[in-house]
Amino acid sequence: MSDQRKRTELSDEDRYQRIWEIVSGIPEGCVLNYGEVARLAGLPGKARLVGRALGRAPKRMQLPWHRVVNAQGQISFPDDSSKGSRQRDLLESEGVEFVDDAIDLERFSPERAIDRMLWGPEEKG
DNA sequence: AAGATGACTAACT
DNA sequence: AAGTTAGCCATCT
Repeated sequence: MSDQRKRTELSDEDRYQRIWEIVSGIPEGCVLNYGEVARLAGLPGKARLVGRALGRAPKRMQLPWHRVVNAQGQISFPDDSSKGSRQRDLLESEGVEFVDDAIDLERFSPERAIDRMLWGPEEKG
């Protein structure tokens, strides 16, 4: 790896750091998908890295890891796994609704958080 | 050390 | 609608 690339490229730790920052900023009752987190972290196309970063996050960070789901609005753990059910419980306890095991990503996006705050959890905007 | 593996996704059939 | 493919890339075998 040349010095030139090293100057412009982020280190692995930098990338995790950025991802953690984005995830920590997801408001309660909202979800983002892996790809979106990657984009917001300035790492477009690196959705897989987001999952990895979440797994590596130090526990004391208390990252709201459960607010990240896949692009289909579904939890990316097996339904019968303890992690999967924990994630779902956490989300439902903050008001996120599942229909057929999937979340309406648009409806529960941070963008819409202000709408829910003002007008309640209505289906239509 | 090469190949497999994932908390992924978009674009194809 | 459900599989497959290709891109992704740090880690694990």
